[in-house]
Amino acid sequence: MNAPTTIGTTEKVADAIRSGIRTGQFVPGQHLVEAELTLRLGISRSSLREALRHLSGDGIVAIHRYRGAHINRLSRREVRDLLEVLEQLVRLAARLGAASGHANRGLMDAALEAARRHGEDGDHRSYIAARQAFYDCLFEVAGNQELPRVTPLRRADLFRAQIRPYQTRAQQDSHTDGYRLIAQTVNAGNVEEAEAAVAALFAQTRAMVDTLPDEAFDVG
Amino acid sequence: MNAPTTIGTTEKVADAIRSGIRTGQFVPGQHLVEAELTLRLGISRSSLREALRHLSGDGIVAIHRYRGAHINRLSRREVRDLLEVLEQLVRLAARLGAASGHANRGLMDAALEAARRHGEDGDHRSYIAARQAFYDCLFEVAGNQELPRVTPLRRADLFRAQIRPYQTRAQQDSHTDGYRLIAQTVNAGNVEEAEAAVAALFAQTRAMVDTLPDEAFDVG
DNA sequence: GTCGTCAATATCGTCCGACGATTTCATCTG
DNA sequence: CAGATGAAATCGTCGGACGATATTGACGAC
Repeated sequence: MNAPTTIGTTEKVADAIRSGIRTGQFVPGQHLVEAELTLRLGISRSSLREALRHLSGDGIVAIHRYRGAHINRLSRREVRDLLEVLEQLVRLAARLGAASGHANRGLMDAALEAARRHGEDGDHRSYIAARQAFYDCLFEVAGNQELPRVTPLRRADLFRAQIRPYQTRAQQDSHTDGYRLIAQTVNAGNVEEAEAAVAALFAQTRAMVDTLPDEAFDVG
Repeated sequence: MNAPTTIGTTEKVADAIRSGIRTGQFVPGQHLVEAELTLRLGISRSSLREALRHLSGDGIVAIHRYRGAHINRLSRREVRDLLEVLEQLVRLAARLGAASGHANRGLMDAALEAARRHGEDGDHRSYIAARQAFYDCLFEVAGNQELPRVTPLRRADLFRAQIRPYQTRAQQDSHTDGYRLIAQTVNAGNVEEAEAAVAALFAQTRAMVDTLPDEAFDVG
């Protein structure tokens, strides 16, 4: 992939912030004060600023000159645009994965794990981790190295964090079912059904977004 | 978009490097020594490193710990993967643009300009600029803010820089014709033909890649 | 009481210098 | 010529400094 040989401070800081978004330690819209973060993370401003610049490229934080960085908060329209792009890329991954003919044991495992994690304790963080593992497997089966690089999954994490308080249990169960169906059809090598499964998952997500109140989104 | 209110040193440096790739000042595979760049660009190491970190996120430069940054040089496989992803996103843009019903004068203008720039003096730099303008217009017509954010056009510039010495005039003429056809079909609101035009353009590019010698690519 | 003006403060952007860590390269040795 | 070795080059991280700008709060006018 694009990962350096060994990880450095910048990557660790970026991971810490990404992880913080999943745990709720950082909330979309939150202002990130450099002095405070350097203290909390025990690093220098240089490293922090490099990490923020990196995250800015992923669309996770926004940097405004002389006003600093803040965790991005997506508007309803940005979420719609994001889902539209995301769907195309995941469809491509599913298509390539199904066409590859190589069934992947981990793919279904990850899908099931996501469902289990969610069902058991409702721990959102481990659910997100399992979801990430699912996509990692999907990209691996697809065999396209560019896909994980451009797919805005991290940005989708922002969306997940924003809508979390409004999501019902049934909605999330239905979502993990979608993962299972994708894993199943991809492993079966059924290209058309795999794409259809992805389309169905995103259609469902879009419908869910439409039901959410305006407070869940940034003013756009 | 995601642009800060005003541009800072980091953005200027990143633009300088991107522009340098287009002009041939920087060549794929080239090692970027911090001390030299800070002198040449008249900036501090902090700003340079932030810019490099930003470019690293776009896949333009790669950073290896204690070995510094270098301009990425794509392998044949990376190019194939890149084109595959790029095609999906451009197809989405063409589809959305055609479906929007809003004909865009600038789109065709940009396509024609690209052809003219190329035909007149063969100045690769202005050709690339016109090509960028074409995609900017396409994204604007598409009306999806996430598209320009994820579409790896900058990375495609790397590819263009690598294959430049091997491209024939006829191939490039044919390519600009492809832009024209896309602009025409999108402006006409013909969704299916617009997508077909994009597919044709990428099929052509893929075929061209297959004819190139191994020396044009990084060892993969 | 509300509004606008203006100074004080907080925060950021950029630069500079420092030092250990690691790679790279030229040299030496067998 | 291969491998060991030491010196040089380069990077990663830190800390401090200072001007630039945004934000805040006090103050007075109406």
